[in-house]
Amino acid sequence: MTDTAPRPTLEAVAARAGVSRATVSRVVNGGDGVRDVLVERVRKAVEELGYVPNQAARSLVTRRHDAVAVVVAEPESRVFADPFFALQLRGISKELTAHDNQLVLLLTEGRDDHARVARYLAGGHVDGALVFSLHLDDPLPELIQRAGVPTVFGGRPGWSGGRRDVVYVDSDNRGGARDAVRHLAGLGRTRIAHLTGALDQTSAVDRLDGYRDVMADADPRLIAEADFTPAGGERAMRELLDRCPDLDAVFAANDLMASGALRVLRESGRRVPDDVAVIGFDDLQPVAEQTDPPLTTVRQDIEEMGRLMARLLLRGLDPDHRREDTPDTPSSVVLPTTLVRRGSA
Amino acid sequence: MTDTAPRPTLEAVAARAGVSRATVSRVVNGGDGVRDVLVERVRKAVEELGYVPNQAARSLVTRRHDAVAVVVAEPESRVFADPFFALQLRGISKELTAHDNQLVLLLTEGRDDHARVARYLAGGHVDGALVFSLHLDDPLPELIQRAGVPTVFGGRPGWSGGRRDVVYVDSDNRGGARDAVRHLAGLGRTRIAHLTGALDQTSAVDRLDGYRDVMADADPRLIAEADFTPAGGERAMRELLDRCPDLDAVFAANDLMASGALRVLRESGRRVPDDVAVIGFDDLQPVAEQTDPPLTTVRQDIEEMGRLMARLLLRGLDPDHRREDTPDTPSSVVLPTTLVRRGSA
DNA sequence: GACGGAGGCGAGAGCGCTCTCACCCGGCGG
DNA sequence: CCGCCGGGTGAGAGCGCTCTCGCCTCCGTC
Repeated sequence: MTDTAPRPTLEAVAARAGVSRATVSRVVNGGDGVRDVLVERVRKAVEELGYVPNQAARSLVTRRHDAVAVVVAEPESRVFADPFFALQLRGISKELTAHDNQLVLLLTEGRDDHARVARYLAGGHVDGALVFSLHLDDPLPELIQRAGVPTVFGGRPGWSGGRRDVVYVDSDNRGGARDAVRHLAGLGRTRIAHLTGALDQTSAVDRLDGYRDVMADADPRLIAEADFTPAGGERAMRELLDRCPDLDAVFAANDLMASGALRVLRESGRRVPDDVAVIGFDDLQPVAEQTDPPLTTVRQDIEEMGRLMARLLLRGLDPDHRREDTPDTPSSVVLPTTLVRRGSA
Repeated sequence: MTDTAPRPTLEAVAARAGVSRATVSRVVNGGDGVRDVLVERVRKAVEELGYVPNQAARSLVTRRHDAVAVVVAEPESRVFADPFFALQLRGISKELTAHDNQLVLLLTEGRDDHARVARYLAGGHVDGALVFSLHLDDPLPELIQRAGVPTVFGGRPGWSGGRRDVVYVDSDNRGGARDAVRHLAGLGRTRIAHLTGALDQTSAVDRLDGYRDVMADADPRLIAEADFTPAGGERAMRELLDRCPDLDAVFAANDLMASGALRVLRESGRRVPDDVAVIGFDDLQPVAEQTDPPLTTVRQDIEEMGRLMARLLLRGLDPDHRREDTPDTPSSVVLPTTLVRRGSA
């Protein structure tokens, strides 16, 4: 745990290169309008001294931080447990890094933390925020929106209905669900059940809506409410079998629940896909490929979602970027899903 | 994506409270040596104006950032896939938040990124770093160490052998492995096999060493090298069954591989734990509790490891903290593990 | 009642950078 | 030949904060 050595300043570089601070600054920030001879001399001095700009001093005058906050609400919930979030984070990180931005991670634990996060964001420590709003009743998104920080949401926030200024990136949950159910119907299945996710999350609601789009007149008992967890999937699957022993297909709102459902179906002596066809959602490799049989599922490009969130935010932040593309304010994006056929349906 | 409003400065607060900047600063930073009347007046002004200190300006003079970098090398690898890292991150986040520090997440993709990370850390943007060094041959830890940034490692770095100044937090991998194998031996098992993790990681090596401590004279064919993934566990388990069909126990270096091994054992017609007892490592709830039968495993408190890493780092950073506790420089910590008995052994 | 000390407060410098503006110089038109 | 324009450069102000230092007040002491 060594102490940091005194770092060279702009002044030092200027002295060494025999120019003024202003010129060094120009070179460091792109070098426009400086003669090539000087640019070279400054570059050399920077190199020799190992000069690294002091970000604090720079931020103080530019009011930019080249940093973006990623806010994840309630990591006790499923977010953190499944790889979904990790993948998204990775996409975000890649995009931010490509644009020399830092990623400040804010995890909240319970309601008390909301104020802290809101204060931090309002404090102008970062240029923007990427927010994962999980629950419909979560007050955090509203707080953040009010803090006046440019924000892009991951997944459609529950209350975004009326507001035009809310930017989010989401998968086409409804369309993906429709595809899945239609695929099952196409296989000749008629008693198609649905294991919902936690219905306080828009993704779960949207997938349920997609199911209903196709199964408008289905027996309501074919729908069992669960919570996106394997255990919840098992429990709900058991309920379904109790209520409707004659079901011949299951569409689970995510892969984890589908894996639980597979276990229960096997226990009950049913064969998959012969007796009951099963489809999941997400296409989490480690889960979907490991089940027995391998899971047919609705794939969403999670990493791309993250990348896109970051891209939208940065574009909104940087006036230069804005000029090229047409829309002044970026608008939300809904990414398509694709059905991945494996063994279970 | 609203633009940020102009924020009140210290000056403004001072004017409103009828005091000097210096006094406001004192109050904002604890309020020692200021009369209660004034403290109250300043607090009120801060409140009314919604004043939030400008961190950039503050850092510029204090040279502190109240920010810590968390460096994760190669997220393409298993790190990100399993909940292990997420839990650790959560522990870190909690501890940092409790001490008003921010978490800057740096993910590296491939070797080219190492230079970027090293530069960032050397640039003095953060007060310290928490580094997850996964692979024995990873040059990153060395680079970081050389950058002169106070650092705590997650898991024992491979090259730390000789160096005294390397601080890390790790589980007692070797001891935990010994406990597991002893437990199997205590059940009367004699042909105890081991599925290793990726042996370019110290945790895998240490667990293998623990196995060997107990099984010093075991048939070397009882050891199969794998990679911490479920698929790798399956493959290695099949090899083991080929080589030693008479094995009666398996110690897998983590739960994911153990779950793969369970599948293979079941396929082969063996009963667990009757024919073959199985023990994993980690105690990842979603995995260990969902297997059939539930997995006996070696538990490590992952979140606590994260919390501890952060605590060690902050303690090393803050001279005030150092005074209380005895050691001037914090030293590494190895956390104990506990055997969790479930159905598989 | 004069004096020393301590505690409370304000003035001002300065952290390292960016950015405006004025200056300098060479080349061009009048 | 003088003035003008424009690109290249440097001087200097100032971003919002902390922190040292000196002043001023009020107490206790001889």
